[in-house]
Amino acid sequence: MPDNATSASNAASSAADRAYAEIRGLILAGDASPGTPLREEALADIVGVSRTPVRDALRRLEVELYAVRTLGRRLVVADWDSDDVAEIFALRAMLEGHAAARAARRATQAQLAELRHCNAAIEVAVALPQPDIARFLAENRRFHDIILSASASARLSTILAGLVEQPIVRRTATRYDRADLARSAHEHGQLIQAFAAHDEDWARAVMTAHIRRALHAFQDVISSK
Amino acid sequence: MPDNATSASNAASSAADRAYAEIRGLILAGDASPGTPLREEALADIVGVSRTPVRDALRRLEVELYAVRTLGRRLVVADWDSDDVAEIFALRAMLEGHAAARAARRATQAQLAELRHCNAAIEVAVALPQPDIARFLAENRRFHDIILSASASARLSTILAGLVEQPIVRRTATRYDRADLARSAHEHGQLIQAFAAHDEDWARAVMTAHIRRALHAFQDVISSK
DNA sequence: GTTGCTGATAATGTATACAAAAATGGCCAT
DNA sequence: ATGGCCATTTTTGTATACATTATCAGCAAC
Repeated sequence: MPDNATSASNAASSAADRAYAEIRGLILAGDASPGTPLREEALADIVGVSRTPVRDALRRLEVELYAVRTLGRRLVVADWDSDDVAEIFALRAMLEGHAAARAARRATQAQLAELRHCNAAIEVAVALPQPDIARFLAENRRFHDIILSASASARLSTILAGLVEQPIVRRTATRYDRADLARSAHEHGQLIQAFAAHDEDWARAVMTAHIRRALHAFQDVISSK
Repeated sequence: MPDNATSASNAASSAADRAYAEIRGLILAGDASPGTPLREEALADIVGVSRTPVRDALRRLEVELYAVRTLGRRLVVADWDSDDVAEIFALRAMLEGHAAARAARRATQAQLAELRHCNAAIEVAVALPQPDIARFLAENRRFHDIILSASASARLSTILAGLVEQPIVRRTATRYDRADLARSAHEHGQLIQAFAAHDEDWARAVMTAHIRRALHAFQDVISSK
């Protein structure tokens, strides 16, 4: 399975979803660089739908701050500086930490089993002679999604959905060496232990550390580039 | 100025904004009780606009979880139980605490002056023979908005905008006695001190306490009803 | 040369018509 | 009587035409 996490290759259900995925892809791939205007009709032509679903997609991208509105109600691609990235990670650390704490309180045996199974898959992907980055990313995302669902907070899920920034994770992970990936899997193991013990504080602390390490890994990649 | 915080009486700029305000008003006023379907055409008739701006408004209300989508892509008014309310306050405590910490680092003298002026107005409103609740609420909101703007994080502002739940604050404040209102003003004073000292931890702690007290005040009102 | 207006142009905002999908109700078979 | 299936009806999704608003070029006045 090719690594197409940021492309819009998977046919989504509705035209609005397709538009969202495709426009988001354009932004993340850098085809639409910061400051580029996002004109509804042009995008409608590109995606092959009408303006209506494009408008829906742009509204979502605006909420998630992929796009910002200029004074005259026009949309342009947002420019994320390093402070923005740091802030995204800070918010994720806080909110996913909170999610982990809630999950520690509520996780069922079935969910714990799912997490163990998921992390086992991650460990396999990491241990391969040539680590399977795409597999790692997919399972990593699933791992965090299981926790989010175990946290049983629709609000938290909604807020974090716009914050996950898979692209950043992905860009970072492509530079990870095996040791980094293994460390990530190890931290997941600690999380599972904390959940099994129903220790909220432990779970929150491990998750916070997990995310903040990702921030610094990302910053290292950027500065060494 | 009458107390119309939750009504849609103020003529918003666009039809979409009017629709948003009016539909939100219907939900908050209880005219549309939990589970009530939100049909686009019916709402368009009520607001006096077409379905297009109503759709925009419903999308926003959906993101903010005022409405939830049923299996068949229909929208109904969401049902907030006490756990949801507690979760909203928990998230606000975390995020506004974070905002306060950032504001403590960044607040300018001008912003501090604005906060002092704003809180002075609150103290006046509270000290009146008949406390001016509407004024209290308006200035309270402004106080928190100034902090949010001083925190200089567009992401935080966006997330908190969907979480402020002014209606809850309002419902609570109408039951506050003068002592409660005065305590709130006092906590604002502490916040200003923390900002002036540029003490992030202090600011975060005071803000967290401020919000969590509001949660318990709200819960007391509910349980004593 | 610069500032401010004004009309042309191009973008977003809104309304409406049409398409697709889902819910409802009745009918038939069992 | 009940359960499943199909047609009708309702509702949402999409396309497009029209209205409104912002931008920008050009020109005039200073």
